[in-house]
Amino acid sequence: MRLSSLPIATQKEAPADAEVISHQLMLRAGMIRKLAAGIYSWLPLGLRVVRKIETIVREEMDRTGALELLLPSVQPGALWHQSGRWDLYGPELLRFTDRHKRDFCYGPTHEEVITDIARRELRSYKQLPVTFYQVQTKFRDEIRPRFGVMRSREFIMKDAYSFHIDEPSLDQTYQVMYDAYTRIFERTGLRFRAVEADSGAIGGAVSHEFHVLADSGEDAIAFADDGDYAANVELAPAAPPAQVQTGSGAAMEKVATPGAESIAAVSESLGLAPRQCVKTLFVCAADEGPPVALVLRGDHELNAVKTVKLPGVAEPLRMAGPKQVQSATGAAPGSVGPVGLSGPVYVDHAAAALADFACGANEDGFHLVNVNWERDLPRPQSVDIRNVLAGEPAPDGHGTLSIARGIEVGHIFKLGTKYSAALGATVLDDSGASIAMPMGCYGIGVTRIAAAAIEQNHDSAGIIWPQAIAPYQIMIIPLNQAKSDAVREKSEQLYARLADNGYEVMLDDRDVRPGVKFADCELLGIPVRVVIGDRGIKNGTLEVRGRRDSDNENIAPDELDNYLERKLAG
RNA sequence: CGGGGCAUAGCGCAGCCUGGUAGCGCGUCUGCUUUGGGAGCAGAAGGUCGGGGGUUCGAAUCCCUCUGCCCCGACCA
Repeated sequence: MRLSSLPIATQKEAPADAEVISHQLMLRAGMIRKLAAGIYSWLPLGLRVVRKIETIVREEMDRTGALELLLPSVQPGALWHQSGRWDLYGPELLRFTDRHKRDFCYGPTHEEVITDIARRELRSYKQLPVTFYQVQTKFRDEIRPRFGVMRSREFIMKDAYSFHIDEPSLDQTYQVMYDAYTRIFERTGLRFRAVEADSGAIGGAVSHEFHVLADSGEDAIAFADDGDYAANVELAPAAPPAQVQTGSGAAMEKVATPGAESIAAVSESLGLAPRQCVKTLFVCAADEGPPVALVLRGDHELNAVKTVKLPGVAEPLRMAGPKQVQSATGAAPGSVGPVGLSGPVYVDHAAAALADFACGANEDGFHLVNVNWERDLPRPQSVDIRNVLAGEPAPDGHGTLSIARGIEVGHIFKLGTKYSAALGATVLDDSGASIAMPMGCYGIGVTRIAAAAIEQNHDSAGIIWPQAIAPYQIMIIPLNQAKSDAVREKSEQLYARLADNGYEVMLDDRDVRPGVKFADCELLGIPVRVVIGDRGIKNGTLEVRGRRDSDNENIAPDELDNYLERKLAG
């Protein structure tokens, strides 16, 4: 590709509303343009990256024997009524009606459609197991699209669905997909981690997420450095403390703590470590009853996914309003505690293991100190409702947990028979019995991977593409080509030769100053750049540099192929 | 959806408070010079100041309203 024929200009400044680095760089590099909130056009360079990712995904899916198909993006509401999700999915489902006033939606996912295919086509256990996949544009009407293409409303996703005669077969395919996903992300050249995950709204029991590791990731993942354990923090169980504290015998006492309404302020005002304080949060009850109290150690964070599974807690999880807290405790949220509460109370294991702790007195401006379970208030049932922290032992007993940020780019589920039962997707087994097929569901966010790759791989000059998904592999930069025939000829020759040899190569034949070419080459993140100048021609050398290198290398022209092979390896 | 904010040239912004000529940087176009890290000089194009309504002799500026967008929270590949 000749840069002189690419009409998309790079930009020095990113639009003010681009918040994360991948969004800024994708805009500046001319990969994408915004059409509406959460809806983006893919320009030539961006599309090439998307296609590279899709190709890797397709090759690895095909290798497992999965069959590609293409399902409609527009789906009839009737199908969603059958699965029950028309009412359950919520406003994220983009709904509309056609001219006959029939309900339709733009597919956010394709369980219904694929299950409809399955119930029509699959009759016998002899056809199983089978896995179908597609690469399709999806639409989810996110409440708040942001971060460019990373959390857009319209996006490209690879989704696969497997059908089985029994659970062991599902287990087997699940593992095959797990391995395929591992190969896919290895091939992209990104640092990633597979973790155990909550299966959320899609349903089902077992699931794993694949995360691209990046500090800007929206998810926290916990993993053992020196073991195999890895899970989304949402899911990772926090073990009860090994030891329970014993009290000093000091009597419970009410202390004035004017203005201290946060753990930090209370701990400061009382001269107690946050871990010796207790915080009490109130969430809405499932049955419109009094709010549910949740008691946590001061230095711990509430885990919403764990909490919402507790009996009596409203789903989705909602914090109780100040008025509800006031009527449940007689105090404002900053001064509440578990002592003397009449409503439902859950206490985290760690908080339950404390003795002589501090908590709100349920009287504005006062806290209690030297509080002890059993003596000062009944010892309630203790549960796991907090996020694990780095440094804690892994739940499987092997190693110590670290916490890292991740961007979720893949998610695999065992769905079970949720959809096949609802939609009547059954086959006959070898005894002639009708069986609702257990299903698996496996997604990869194709467009999100492009953004995640940038979040993980960039520097102050721009993008640093892993070579496997770079839009082009090599940039040839001729210097002073307007004046130097030698430079022009050498560049053209090299461009033709590398292209003939199967490389994806760009030639910056624009009549601009060298600094502009260097800067654009770095912004675009092309893995290898080759500079052609009179200096090198005179010395009989080629100047090469990898995008991550800090210095140029001068090599003999006939070493170039070796150099490229090495630089662009796997 | 709740809370906060923004909307002026392709991009980044000033002007608004205190009403009267629409401006700066980058980018774009022309010419000359320059050519190893986002060049210099000279010139030029480009705006219904988000839409509608109102107040006023006069509105980018004040008021009302609509729309779009962004940020903070609960959801997801």
